[in-house]
Amino acid sequence: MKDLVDFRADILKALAQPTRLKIIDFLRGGERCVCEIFPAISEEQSNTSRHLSMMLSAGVLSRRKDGLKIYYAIKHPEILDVVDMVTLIVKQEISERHKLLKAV
Amino acid sequence: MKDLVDFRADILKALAQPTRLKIIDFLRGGERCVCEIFPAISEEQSNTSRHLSMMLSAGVLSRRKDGLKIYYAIKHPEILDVVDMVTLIVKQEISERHKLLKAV
DNA sequence: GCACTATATGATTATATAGTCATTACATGA
DNA sequence: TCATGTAATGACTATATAATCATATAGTGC
Repeated sequence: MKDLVDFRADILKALAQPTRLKIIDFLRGGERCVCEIFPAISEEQSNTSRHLSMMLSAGVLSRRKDGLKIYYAIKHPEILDVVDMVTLIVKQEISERHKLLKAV
Repeated sequence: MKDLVDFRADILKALAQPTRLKIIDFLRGGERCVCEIFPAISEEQSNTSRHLSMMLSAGVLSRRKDGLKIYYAIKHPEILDVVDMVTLIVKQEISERHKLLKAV
């Protein structure tokens, strides 16, 4: 049986991949259909579809049908907070490593 | 060449695994040596060591030597904010799925 | 029903990951 | 220097992941 720590890992895993991060970033503008998403991130339709359904089942995205098109959106605003906080950490890391290089 | 999106994925990946989340949770109490960490999370010493060095190189943990012992600590306080925010999301997801079940 | 568009899925491949056991490296103190 | 305690690494296995190509499914309008 899955416990809390596994669910937390699932959410984080759903964010922890470059293609998926690009999708998240693109969806900052609001819900978008698959046909808009995959050209925007320069990935194949099928690959994009897989990443989308992976994030859907992890609880990161929501999905809405409208005729032929399927619209995906970020489900919880906190997802963006998480991603933004990580960007902050990365920037700190990069500036630290930069200083270390200059110190040589 | 690695770009920003890859670094973000690296940080997230370093958090996106149950064993590593257990380590992070244990390190909330402050820095701990490997000999304290692996019994606390009930994992083998070698496996624990691998996860620790993975998180070290991702920039999630810091490391300090003191004689025979190696002390690891959470490097950026924002790491805990990220993990806590994810816990929040998980709780929202769980209560939502619970409601869906009851609705049947 | 048929053609068309949009999305999802099956099969496959290459690569990455987590874990285990055995061994090695390293620091300390007798 | 030798025995001991602590951490890291090599070799290996099983499993998961990301990506691709081809195909299937499903909604729309004729």
